[in-house]
Amino acid sequence: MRWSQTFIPTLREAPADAEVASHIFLLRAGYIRQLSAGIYSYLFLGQRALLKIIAIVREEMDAIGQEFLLPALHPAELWQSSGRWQGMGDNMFRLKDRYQRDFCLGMTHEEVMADIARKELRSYKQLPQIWYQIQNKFRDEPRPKSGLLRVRQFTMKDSYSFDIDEAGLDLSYKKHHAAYCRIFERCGLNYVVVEAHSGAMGGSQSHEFMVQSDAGEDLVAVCRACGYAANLEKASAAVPPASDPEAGQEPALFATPGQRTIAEVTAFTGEDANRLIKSLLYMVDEEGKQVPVLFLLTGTHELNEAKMGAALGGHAARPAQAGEIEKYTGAPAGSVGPVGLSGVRLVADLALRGRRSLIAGANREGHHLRHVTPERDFQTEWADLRTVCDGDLCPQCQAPLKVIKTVEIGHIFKLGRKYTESMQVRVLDANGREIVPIMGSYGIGIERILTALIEQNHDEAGFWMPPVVAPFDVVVTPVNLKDPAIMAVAHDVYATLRRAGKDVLLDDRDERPGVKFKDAELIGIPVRVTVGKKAGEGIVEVVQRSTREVQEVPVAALLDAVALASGAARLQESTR
RNA sequence: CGGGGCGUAGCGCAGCCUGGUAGCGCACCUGCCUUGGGCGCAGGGGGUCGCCGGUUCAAAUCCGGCCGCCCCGACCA
Repeated sequence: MRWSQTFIPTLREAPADAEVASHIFLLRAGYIRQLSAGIYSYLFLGQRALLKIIAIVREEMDAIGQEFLLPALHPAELWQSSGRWQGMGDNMFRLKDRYQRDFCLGMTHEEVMADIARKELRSYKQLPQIWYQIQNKFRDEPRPKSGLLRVRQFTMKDSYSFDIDEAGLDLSYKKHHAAYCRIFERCGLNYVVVEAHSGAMGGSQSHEFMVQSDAGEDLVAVCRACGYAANLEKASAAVPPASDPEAGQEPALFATPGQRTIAEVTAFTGEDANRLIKSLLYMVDEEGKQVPVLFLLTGTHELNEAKMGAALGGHAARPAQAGEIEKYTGAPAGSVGPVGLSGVRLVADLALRGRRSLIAGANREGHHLRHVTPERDFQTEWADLRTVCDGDLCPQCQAPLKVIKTVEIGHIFKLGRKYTESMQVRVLDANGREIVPIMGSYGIGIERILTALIEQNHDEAGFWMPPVVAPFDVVVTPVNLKDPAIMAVAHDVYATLRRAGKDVLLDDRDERPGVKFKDAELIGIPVRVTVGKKAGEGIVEVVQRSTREVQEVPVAALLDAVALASGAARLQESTR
């Protein structure tokens, strides 16, 4: 392909809106343009890269499943039958047809797949099935951000498995796990697989595939010693032991006028936040009745709402309002504590177990208590409630955990029978009895692979990608169009590479060399062949973008040198 | 939804406080020149100043309302 004939609108300066590297470079390299918040057009280079990623995904998915293509437009009844028409809330794009019937744009496709299953599957002999598609998803995100990282329309590879029993689901799950690893490896991503919280999808087990990046939105705890890795929504850990004074003294009231937050009380008393008890009142919905529950943590820890939900056996909870806090504790928020409360259920985080002589709210405005010792001064239930912190101890091997920021590129779920049951999918088993198949669902964010690659592989001038996903394998840069010797060699190089099956971009624009070099370095192509001064002697330069390593080679040895530079680029990706 | 910021040519910005001429750099077009790191010279094209309303002889500028975009938070399969 000749650069002069293509539309690659590179930008010298980044639009002021872009802050994260992948966003800046996708815009500057002419891969994408924004249409609206969280809605992007993919231009020539962007679409080319995405198609290459999709080709890899398709190849690996074809090895374990069958490709479908489902509608993006769904009737409301479908989602009502699974109960998610309400459940998805404002995140769902909704619209009406000309007869005022409700429709939505698909944000995921469990319902459509389950609908096909319930209409078509009759016998256990038809199972297992793995069905997948590569399709657009629509989600009205409250806050789209960071270029392609969090958007309202995106491409997802989503697949769904139907099995007779748990053992079958386990196998389908493992197949996906392995296929995902192959996909991300081939894309040259450095990723980790982490235990994940199943969230609104429901289900028993799930793993996320994560790429470390400061642009990411998910926090993940990883253990360098044993390999344990889990999303912070899910991670558990032991806390390094704290040193408390002896628990001799009785709780003692003291005035803390106007001191409400942990930070204020810490500053006021001179005690470490670790020696404070944080008390959070929630209202829990138990069979329609609102029941107050006080959650207790140390001042340094954050309540993890997913774990809180688990501690409550799945009952919905919300933070208590000011009036409710006064009603149940007799004090405003900021002076609430566990001692002497009645009619309120207490649940304390395990990190408070065995602690002594702490500071807690006194349930009296502007007052706290010193020398509060759990289980002596108040009785409580215990649960793992807190969000794991950097430095907490690995639950498997007790080594310190590291908390890192990541981008989620894939997620696999064991769904169980949530959808097959609510949507009444049934087949006959070998004994002629009706059984409800068990389901899994599995997703890969296609654009996020591209984004994560750029986050992982960029410098100040631009980015680079492995040849398998880069829009072109090689860019050929003749430094002077007016020099016949240079142009003859450039065309020769171009033809040679093409014959070898490479995707080649020939920069035949009548620009100065500096412009061409800058552009070549910007747009993500892993190898550049510069045709310049020594063209007359039949010598060109092969430049590896990731390292900027330059190698002078005779045209005769071109293919080996390019292969080496490409391969080296790939090697570098996978060993990081 | 709460907090903050921004909206003037394709991109980056100035002008607004103190009302009257819409400007700079890059990009773009033409010609010349140059050709190993965003070259030089000359000439040129392009903007309903986000939208609506108000004040005023006069509004990019002052006032009111609305819309859009970005960031932080909340939220989030």
